[in-house]
Amino acid sequence: MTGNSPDFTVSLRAAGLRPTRQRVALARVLFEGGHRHVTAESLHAEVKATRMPVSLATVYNTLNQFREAGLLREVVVAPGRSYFDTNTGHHHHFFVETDGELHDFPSDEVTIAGLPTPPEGTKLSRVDVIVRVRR
Amino acid sequence: MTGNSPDFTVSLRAAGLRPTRQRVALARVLFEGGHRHVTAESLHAEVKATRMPVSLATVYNTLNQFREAGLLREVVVAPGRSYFDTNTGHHHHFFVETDGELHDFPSDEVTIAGLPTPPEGTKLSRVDVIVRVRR
DNA sequence: CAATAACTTAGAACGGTTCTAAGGTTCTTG
DNA sequence: CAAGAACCTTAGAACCGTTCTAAGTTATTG
Repeated sequence: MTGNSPDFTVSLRAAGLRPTRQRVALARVLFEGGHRHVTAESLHAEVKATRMPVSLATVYNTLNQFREAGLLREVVVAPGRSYFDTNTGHHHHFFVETDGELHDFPSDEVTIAGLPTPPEGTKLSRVDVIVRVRR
Repeated sequence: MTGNSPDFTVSLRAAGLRPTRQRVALARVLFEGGHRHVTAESLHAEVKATRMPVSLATVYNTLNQFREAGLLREVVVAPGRSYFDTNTGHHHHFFVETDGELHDFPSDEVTIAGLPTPPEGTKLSRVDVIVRVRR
């Protein structure tokens, strides 16, 4: 019980999700290394390479459940493509428009001053900064 | 020739686009009042209400051409939906997540300091700030 | 006003995402 | 540890916003 790899069973259960074979396999691919940016398709390809059969529908379901559970954050940079980011902390993004790459940068070096107050009856949810660059 | 409404024929021609009935009708809906945020569907509904027949394909074509010509700016806030903004100047957005509304706010009151330098071999294209709020 | 190039159109196609309904897995309870 | 219940996964269909296709139409040019 003193294994040296993170126990995804525990974190999944903590998120209210049964630790099924598929979800554990996906969690491993997503969270075992450093921070990742994946699309449903790219994650599907990766998990299939581990020889654990997971359908594309399950990849979509799981990404959405992980996002709802706060384990992932969705980043929308271009129409028709959703990225999921395993870094759920405060940070912003570089987006290389010419090749679709997404990179994090920490938000603690960035100061945003003078933001107007939200419209009546709304409360702040998040501030996204996307720095778009081209090659 | 000294009419008091903008001459879209001229601006379309300046953008390298023939001033067809459809494009003029769309330009009128888009640019005749103040700044607008539209989707292809919403613009299609509006222009049809003027009793000028325009197909949805033409709305898409025209929005893309106007964007390429710098007459519009595309704003990506949520997966699977593109907004086009008639305000092409420097400004940022409020996005009311709970009902899909988009509002401009001027960028000159906002200061963003400490942005990291773009990755090697890339040059800055634009910095988007999206302030997400909920009701 | 004819010839040409550009444009519009309906409908099909497309790509990413969600839904459906059937079967399989995990959990709970005794 | 068996059995039922709840939950999950799956293939394939459906869906939705967008783009493509091929044919007909319109603006421009000479």
